[in-house]
Amino acid sequence: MPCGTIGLVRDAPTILHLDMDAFYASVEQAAKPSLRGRPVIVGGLGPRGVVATASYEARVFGVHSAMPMSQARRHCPQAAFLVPRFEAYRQNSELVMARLAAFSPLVEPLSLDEAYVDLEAGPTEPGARAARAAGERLRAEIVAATGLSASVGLARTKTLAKIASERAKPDGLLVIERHTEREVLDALPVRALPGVGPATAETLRRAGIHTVAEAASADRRELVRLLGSAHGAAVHTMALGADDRPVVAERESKSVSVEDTYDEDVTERALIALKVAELAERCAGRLRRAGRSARTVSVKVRRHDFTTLTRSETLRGPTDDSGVIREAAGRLVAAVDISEGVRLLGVGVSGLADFTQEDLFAQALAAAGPRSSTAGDAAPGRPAVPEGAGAPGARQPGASGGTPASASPRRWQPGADVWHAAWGPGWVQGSGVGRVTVRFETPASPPGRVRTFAVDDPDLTAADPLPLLPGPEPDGNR
DNA sequence: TCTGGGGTCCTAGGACCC
DNA sequence: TCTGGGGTCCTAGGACCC
Repeated sequence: MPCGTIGLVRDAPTILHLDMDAFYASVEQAAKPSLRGRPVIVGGLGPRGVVATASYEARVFGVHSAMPMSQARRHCPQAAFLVPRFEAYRQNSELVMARLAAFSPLVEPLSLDEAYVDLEAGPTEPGARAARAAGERLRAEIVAATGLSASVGLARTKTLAKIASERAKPDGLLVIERHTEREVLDALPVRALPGVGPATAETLRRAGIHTVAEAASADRRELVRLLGSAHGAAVHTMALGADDRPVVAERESKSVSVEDTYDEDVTERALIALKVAELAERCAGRLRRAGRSARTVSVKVRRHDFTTLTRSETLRGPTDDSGVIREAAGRLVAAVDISEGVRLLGVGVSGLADFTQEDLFAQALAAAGPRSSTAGDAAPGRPAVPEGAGAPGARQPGASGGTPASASPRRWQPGADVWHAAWGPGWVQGSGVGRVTVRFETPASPPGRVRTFAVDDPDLTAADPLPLLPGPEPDGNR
């Protein structure tokens, strides 16, 4: 999707980019009163984990997204380290997206915490003043619905709207009007353009291009020569502020994939085959729950030295059958040299078809043997196990979100929601040596007290996340 | 104790077809 | 039979984003 050439760009700053501030960490602070105002770091807590989101209090210490967790712990040992609770993030994301929908039918979500909105497709009056007012109202509505802060950028193009929200952070709003676009763009490093990462920036640097101003005045053919036709043209168009990509709602997903990094490299062939089969089950389950089928099966292998390779195979027709996907994945991995061990395995599917078509191949396989088990195939929208919590008693089929290397039955992960028969709702603060420490507090309570239990205390169970604000009945709308 | 997990898009080469 | 070209599909890898 190239940015297109010059022209066709609107006159008023009516493309809105919304970006929630430190989203995961902010949800945690809102859910856990004792963490408000304190550094909070959300991410993988195993030996190979990385930071997903750091609160602003933690960023002061140099902690940022994608940093290895070991490094984050050195920078900010006093932080609260929590596993992600995706169910809670999804719930709050839905509340946010529902607010956006009131401003325009044209909403393009980019992730749980980010979206473009085309105000021109909605009821907002034309012009910059009305756009700014709409942006401020949106921010207020999001606070009212979730208690969370968001930053908003408004401009004539997607690129500029995203740059604006970035500069507005945290908890701000910035409108880039037409007559200030050049001034804003020119001063930025090329790295500030979305799509320009470390590799592109380095290529441009070697060509003497450091700023957006320099990229804008560069010869387009030169950028194409350096970066390839699509990327070179896109960078030039963005630098000119002439990006005319429309806001597009309802994009169908094009692939589904599942992968696990193991706490320690896996070397045993048979064990690797087992892990691949398990990943294939999870992948197929997600595919079926999405009501899709797929024609291409891929595997991903990251070896001990971090070299990563992929292998893929296209079937004659689309399938959503666990057995078919599992066997294709098994074949593909079997053909890879893994003699020195793997740190990551993944299974993915692409070439998605909308409906499950007749799948004679799967039917033949089913006739020959039982259809694959439905392990990992929980009811739609209702995971068998809440993320972050080892469900007491319940055997986790895929250890989703957990540390796949360890098969311990009951792990209380820091941050997970729990319920105690006598003390009520709380969250796991830590656990070890047969004990688990729980802080009993809720979004609406004052900071709570801590109590310690045996890890197998029958009164303690995993729980679902609580809403951050008392809202309408959970089942009331829709 | 360096480097997650889920995605998107692009490129390039070879096969195959016209 | 001097070597030309274009499309599409498939595979592998890479950059980038949150």
